[in-house]
Amino acid sequence: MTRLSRRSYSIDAPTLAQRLLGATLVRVADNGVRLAGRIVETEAYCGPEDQAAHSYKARRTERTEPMFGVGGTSYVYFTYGMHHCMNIVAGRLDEPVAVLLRALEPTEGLEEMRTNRRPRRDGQPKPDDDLCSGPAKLCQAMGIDRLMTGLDMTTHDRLWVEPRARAPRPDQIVTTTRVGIDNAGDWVDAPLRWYLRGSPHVSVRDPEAERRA
DNA sequence: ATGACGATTTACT
DNA sequence: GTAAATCGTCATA
Repeated sequence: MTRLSRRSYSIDAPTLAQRLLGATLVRVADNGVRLAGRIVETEAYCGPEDQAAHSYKARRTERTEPMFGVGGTSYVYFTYGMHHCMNIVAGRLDEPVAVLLRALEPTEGLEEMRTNRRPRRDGQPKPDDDLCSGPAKLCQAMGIDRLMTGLDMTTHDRLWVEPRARAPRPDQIVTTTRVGIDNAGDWVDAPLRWYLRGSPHVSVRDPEAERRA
């Protein structure tokens, strides 16, 4: 079992966001079941200058503290009174930059994920492309909550990233704007989201950007 | 102490 | 497309 090293994480957020595409997020659930998914969509949050980042103006609070940690630290936060989202910290110590994991293609532990994801009203299980196609969905499916913030993913025994076998072809990577960002001035239109072209597991696809890619 | 809001998801019209 | 759900966090006082 090989995993991403400190060195791999210790780069700027946009670069890490693109390099994570195709890598595998692994989570060993509390019951011991191994859950895993291929990372297919990421966003970069670029620190004190980035008006959309929790670390804008170097805001350092109990919640955002993990963002100031070393590359490879997890940053999980709670929002809307019911959802969790997971980031992987990039850069160097005290540089509050991170990559939001927005979607996975589930590869291991699908049964467990279907259990973790709330069943539909009619009782039918969610289809596979609805298990991890969003930042809060993937946390729910993988059993990741705020208790898992601030972990060192280079050594933790229940949460880590395994490197991709090969880099995706550049023309298979779609670049577009971040989702759910509307009060962030100039940063609203920054091209800081990346995803694998054509993947049905992505949260929000951008047909125009896919044509360009 | 208080109020406004959120890096979302789901169900419903 | 629109709206509700639901509460921790953060800024202001």
